[in-house]
Amino acid sequence: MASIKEIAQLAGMSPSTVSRVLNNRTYVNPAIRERILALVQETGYVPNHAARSMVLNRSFTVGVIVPEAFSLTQLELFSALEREVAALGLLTHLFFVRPEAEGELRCLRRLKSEKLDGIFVLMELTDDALLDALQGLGIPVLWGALTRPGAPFPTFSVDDEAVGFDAARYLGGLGHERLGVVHAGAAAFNRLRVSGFRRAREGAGQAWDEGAAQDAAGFTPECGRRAALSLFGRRPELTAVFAATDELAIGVVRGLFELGRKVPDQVSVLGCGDVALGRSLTPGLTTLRQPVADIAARMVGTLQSQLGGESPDELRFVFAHRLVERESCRRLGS
Amino acid sequence: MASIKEIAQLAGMSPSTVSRVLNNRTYVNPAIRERILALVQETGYVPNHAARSMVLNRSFTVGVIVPEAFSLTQLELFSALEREVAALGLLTHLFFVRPEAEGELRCLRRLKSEKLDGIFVLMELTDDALLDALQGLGIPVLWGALTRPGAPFPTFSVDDEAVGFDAARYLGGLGHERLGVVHAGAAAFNRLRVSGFRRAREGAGQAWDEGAAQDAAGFTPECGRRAALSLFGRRPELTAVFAATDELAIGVVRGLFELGRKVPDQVSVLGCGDVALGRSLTPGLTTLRQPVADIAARMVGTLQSQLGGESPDELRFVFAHRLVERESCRRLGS
DNA sequence: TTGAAAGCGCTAACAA
DNA sequence: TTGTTAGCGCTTTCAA
Repeated sequence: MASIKEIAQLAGMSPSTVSRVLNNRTYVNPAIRERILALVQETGYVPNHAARSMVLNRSFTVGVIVPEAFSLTQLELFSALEREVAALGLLTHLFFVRPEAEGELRCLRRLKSEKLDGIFVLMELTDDALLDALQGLGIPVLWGALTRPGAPFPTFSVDDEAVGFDAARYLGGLGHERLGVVHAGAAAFNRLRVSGFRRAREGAGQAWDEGAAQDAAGFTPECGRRAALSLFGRRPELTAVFAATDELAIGVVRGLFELGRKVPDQVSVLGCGDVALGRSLTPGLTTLRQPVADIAARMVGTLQSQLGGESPDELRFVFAHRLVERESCRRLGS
Repeated sequence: MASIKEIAQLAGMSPSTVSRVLNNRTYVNPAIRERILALVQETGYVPNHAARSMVLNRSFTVGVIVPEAFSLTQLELFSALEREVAALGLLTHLFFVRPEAEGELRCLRRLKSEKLDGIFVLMELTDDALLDALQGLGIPVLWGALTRPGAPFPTFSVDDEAVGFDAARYLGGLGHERLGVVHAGAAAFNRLRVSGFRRAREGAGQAWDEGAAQDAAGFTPECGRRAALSLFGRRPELTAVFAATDELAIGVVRGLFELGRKVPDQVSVLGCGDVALGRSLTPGLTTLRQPVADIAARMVGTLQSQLGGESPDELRFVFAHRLVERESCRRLGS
């Protein structure tokens, strides 16, 4: 692989001049600039990233922290982020957090070894040491979608409590009174969705039935399927279910199918997130939409201004959710 | 961020010694080794990746080339690869190829700027210049799943022609005679699946009907949905469809639903790939399984031996596919 | 068993 | 407008 020195030699100039050309610095003779550019083209020379990174003390890449078990929502968010970040001329680097005990710390080590320009966190982090360390890095850290309240970084998400609230209201408005919830355990966004759901129920004069809430202990459709089996084994009278994520909802529909319950004829299922896949399912998934593209655009915009030296004026970016009606929910009795 | 110098200073030793400790070199006083290790622990020091990368002339990371529009199969393959690669102590770096004209070349530039240890290609590359350049890099390049015949690198995939053949045989064995195929256009793996399918049909004495093959012009479920609409608009008499990928199959099921045709009661749909999601759908997707985990394990194993200086004894790693029967296909008339 | 010194490829002062 | 020089953080001879 050619180095800047060789290009310089070929051009009969010094490496500095080549560097100036490559970085669009002023004070270069136009003719020489052309010559060097041609040489670069010809040889296929590409500057060594590590070397630039070292001298500039930055890597022109932003880290993205995700759990090893990637959800569709996280994938969509990542895709959108990647595209936006690329448009800024930056690279993206995925850091997977494995579920093992030291997973988060391990991730931190890798994080620290790069001179990242910024970090997007797309999951809930539980280790406070990591949080502190992230803060200590002195680079922008932005938290997307699955937010933990009280996070010491700007967060970008829908109002999860309101989402849950609206879910219950929507199902109630359809005439359903016996509602279940399938959620994925302890994650904050998840708990908020459930508590909003509960608030709406209680506000509507319905006593909260703890047995109508099922912890799926995970985010995969398979978890949702098992959750539906347990839930309906315990509460066969339910006519509608809110699943805290679309993937869970997919599994719930499946579980119901295995139980011989038709969706939406006998049971309505409401998802959350609005992953692209939802519209291609049968029945199409009715869901509360999380505007992933908007979230990504805002995150990258904020990163950019932070990179430009500004500190963000907001710490909580809350995006509007909205109902997307497809076919998995139906008015009771219709 | 602490540097190796500061650790050395704290330990009262030279940077060389610290480096030796960090890299498990011999000839270090055990007591001093302990002291340095403690210091590293304490300060949270992590070596600068760029600096190591520069001096060692390698980045300890393997590049993974994927299309910007990531399919579920590609995602599953990537996940498996990432896990295996991490176990080797290497990092993984995604390179997205955008569909734009210069997408592949742009990707190449980024590739060359890193000193990658190896490259996994998870998509079909069309630009010969890229292929040549990849070869010229002098590092292992391994091609996974979506293979182009004649690729100058080791490839890892199922026998796509045989997959298509078995698809037709399976559907024929179920009593279906009026078969359709939905495929995703020009990609080689895709064409092979179709031609195997065709061969089986013709072998069974059925004339090939070009109108029963529908190009979905893409890999998303939405493409599959539209393809189903066109296909059944033209050939309403079809009783079974083979979709060249599971995602296409999902869309086909959806399209059929929109047309009022029940799957599998009226039309059978056979997918290909066996993505995890398939089992959670309603109906569960019957599909030809591609052993993604095995493929990933083999790819990483081969990379490892190439890194160890061996050159691979095989160039075509062909994995066994197998039928996974779920609920989307049914015997005709039953 | 340890340290000094050189150098990886690049950029940025500074001098010319 | 260009070249010289120093140095980013690390590893690795080579010498002690």
